[in-house]
Amino acid sequence: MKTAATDTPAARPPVTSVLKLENQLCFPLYAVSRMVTKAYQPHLLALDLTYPQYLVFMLLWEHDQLTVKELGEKLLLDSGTLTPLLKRMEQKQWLSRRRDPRDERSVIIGLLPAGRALQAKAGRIPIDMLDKLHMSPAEISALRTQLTHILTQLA
Amino acid sequence: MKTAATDTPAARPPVTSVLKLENQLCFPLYAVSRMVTKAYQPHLLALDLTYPQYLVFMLLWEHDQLTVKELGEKLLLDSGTLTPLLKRMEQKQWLSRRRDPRDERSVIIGLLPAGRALQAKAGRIPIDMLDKLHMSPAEISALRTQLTHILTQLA
DNA sequence: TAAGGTTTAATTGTGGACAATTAAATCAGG
DNA sequence: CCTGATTTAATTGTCCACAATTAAACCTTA
Repeated sequence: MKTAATDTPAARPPVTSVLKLENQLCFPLYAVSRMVTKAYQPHLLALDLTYPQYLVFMLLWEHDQLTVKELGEKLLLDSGTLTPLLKRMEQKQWLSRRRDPRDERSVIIGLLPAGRALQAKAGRIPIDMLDKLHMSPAEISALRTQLTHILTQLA
Repeated sequence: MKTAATDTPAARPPVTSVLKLENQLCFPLYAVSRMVTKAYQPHLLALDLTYPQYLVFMLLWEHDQLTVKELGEKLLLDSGTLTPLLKRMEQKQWLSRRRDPRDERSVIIGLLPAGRALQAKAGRIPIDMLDKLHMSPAEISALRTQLTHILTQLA
């Protein structure tokens, strides 16, 4: 009994159950992603950051200099998303945007002091977020592994 | 000197590593969700549907009539997202929007014939998507369970 | 070196997401 | 009944996300 048909067990059960929201993997993925982003909100708001901007910062805190292309490859985002986002971050003096003199097609994003300064303030965010999840490090690690695996299948 | 230390292993490892993209759970969640949505694209495009519209349809195919509030509760979306989305779906004659005569504050969304007709065409989508994931039903079920659990922690 | 193809960002247009506000309808207490 | 609080959608404004197009710079190769 895979469909739980209440009245006509043989009629259309396979088709219907497979098209039920509760039987999808995609919906919890979509919903959890949005809810997790929302859970970051209060922490990020205190730093005047949005969630995708926070992701950009995590890369810049580590690498200091990256091209738009490199950011896009690591975040799986294209220039249509990144260009306006990076311009907003530039306006806040968090980073610089300049063409690579050796290849004028590339735009190099560089971390500025104000952007570097946010790193210390952001240090508590991942810790506070882990609290909200009520999951053990092992569970989190396992989930990340599964998701990363899916990513390699799709990306 | 709290920032650098490529040479002093004990200095700031906790802070930095915790702020690395690769150590986050949130990023794979965010990226996988977008990639899965993108994987639906070719299938949905054939039906002239977007992914959130497809989610709305899965609920309407099951329930036939739902208020905006009920849709929002089930999809975890607010009226700022749903109202314009539902208006676009109304324009395509997929559904109707009318006030509840017994409570004029509520808007009842009703499935129309053209919307019902899409159900049959959508039947293959979940099956085709499962193929793309290269995961066993058990793995998928386990992952859905974990995600649903996180959802209850956050929502 | 000139022509054609490739790479890289930027731009444009559409469609979500969501916070905050507005406005109408309903409800509860007096 | 009347008043004030609550519920519900709609609206507004900002910020992603992404497909498709454009344009400039670079590269290849004949």
